[in-house]
Amino acid sequence: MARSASPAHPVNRLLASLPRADLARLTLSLEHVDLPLGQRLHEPGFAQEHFYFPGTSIVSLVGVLRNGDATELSLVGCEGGVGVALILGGETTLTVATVQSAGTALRWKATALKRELKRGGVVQRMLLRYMQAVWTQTAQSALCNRHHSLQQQTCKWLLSSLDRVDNNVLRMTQQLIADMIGVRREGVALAAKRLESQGWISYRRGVIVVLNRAALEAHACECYDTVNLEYRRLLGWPKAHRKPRAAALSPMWTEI
Amino acid sequence: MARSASPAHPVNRLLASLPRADLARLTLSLEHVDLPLGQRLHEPGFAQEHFYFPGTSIVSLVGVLRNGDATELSLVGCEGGVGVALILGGETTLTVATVQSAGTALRWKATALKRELKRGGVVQRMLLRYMQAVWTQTAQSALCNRHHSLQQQTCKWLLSSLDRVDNNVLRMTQQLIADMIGVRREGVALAAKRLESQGWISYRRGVIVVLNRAALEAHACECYDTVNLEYRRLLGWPKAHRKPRAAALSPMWTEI
DNA sequence: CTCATTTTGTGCGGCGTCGCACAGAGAAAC
DNA sequence: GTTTCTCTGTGCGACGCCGCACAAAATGAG
Repeated sequence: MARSASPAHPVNRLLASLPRADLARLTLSLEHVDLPLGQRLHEPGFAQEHFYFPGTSIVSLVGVLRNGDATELSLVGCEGGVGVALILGGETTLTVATVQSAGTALRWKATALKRELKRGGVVQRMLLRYMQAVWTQTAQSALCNRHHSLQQQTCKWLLSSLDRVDNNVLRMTQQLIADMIGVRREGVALAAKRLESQGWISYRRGVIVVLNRAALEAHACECYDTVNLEYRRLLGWPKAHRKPRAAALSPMWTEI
Repeated sequence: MARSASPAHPVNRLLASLPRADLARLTLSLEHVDLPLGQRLHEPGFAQEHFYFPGTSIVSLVGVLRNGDATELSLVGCEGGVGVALILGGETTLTVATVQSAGTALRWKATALKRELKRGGVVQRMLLRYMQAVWTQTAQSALCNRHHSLQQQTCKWLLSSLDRVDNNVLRMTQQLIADMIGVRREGVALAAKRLESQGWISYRRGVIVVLNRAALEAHACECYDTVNLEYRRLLGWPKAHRKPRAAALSPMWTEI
């Protein structure tokens, strides 16, 4: 688990995609933070103070109804950022951003972000295109919630989460997964049991090990693939969208 | 049905919210078009050439799965615009925009829009905040698809459509509604029957007349209200978000 | 007026998820 | 080791929506 020599170095792919000069300018106003599990980065009704670029952390963007029922709108790891309202200018949103897997992130003050947006250069372009990716993901959630089975959605969700960690182990309870997808825990338990009995995963009290990724992909709904393709198109990533493989992307990206 | 004297006059509320000077500049590159029922304003895979500001027309933004199953992401009338990809820079989206109720619109060339966005003034601000409104609506669709009954959704949908026409008559078949919401026609038929037997609406081969709006509101899911509130917050509308009242816009609203 | 077409009404079996209840199986605390 | 708590497995009735099939009604075309 050795960390990169320079802690402020962009493990985040949005940042990594920037030209050297722009990145250098941004870095001055970026602050390294550790995000503990369960922390809420923003909530409805409060102006968002920071934009976050996750490094090793994973953040879940969730929509919540008045009775507390919820559903996940977007899952954000090192490929994205958190703070939609700052990009679009609405100050706040109706969503809750919760840290779902503890880890690092780079934090950007709202004032600095706004200044940068006004420059109107490559950073603005990047943020806006990323915004479209988030919108696409949200739209796909709407489709998925309407048309796909819990079994398919569970596979999709495991894969999406897996893409954002550095090995094939996920640490999360069935209750957490159920809350994210917006279904009963028992439903997730059943789906997980089926996957385990097939040998695709092993499940043991909050620790999921994915044993057969290809099988999960075959049983996930198309949403997983669709969203990944659109991320690649919008953000110009290489083909290996799956997972940060060691040598593939650069030293910043290798070790977590 | 008297139309405003000048046909290019902004019945569209996004345009109407602009300062006089900015509106004047925009108007030079706006083109009046009539949108026939069923026309597709854009589709996945093709760069969006125009941004549309609906006047009397209503446009439905729909997400589509590979097998053709769909769900509505946003309903756009004179309070909004069509062409998300142009605002965010993605050239195209995975959605289909279909004219659901024929009427007028003002069309804006992509090149002119991009030029205007670069200016970075009040028009840019307006478009970005509107984008947040669309995102919010999409997110609420995801929640709604997960948690609310078809009965509630039907009420919500009728109300949303009603807000975008100038009387309390909707011209649309149950099949069309079902396709938009993403369910079976029979389901909509049942929901509509229930509403009719209560006396809230009258339904007759493609013509729905809303008789008791308050009752529909009471039986719609919270999504209707939530989205309206957020539109008002983001776009700074006055309290009467429901519908352009008589004196405000014209005499069209008074009689059924 | 008649015929063809579109739109709506209705019944039936099936499936997936819900809501609830409770038992068993780790893991942590003492 | 025993207790306590958290997490997972399972069963059961209910409900809502699906998919299909077909009849009835309204509309438009000839």
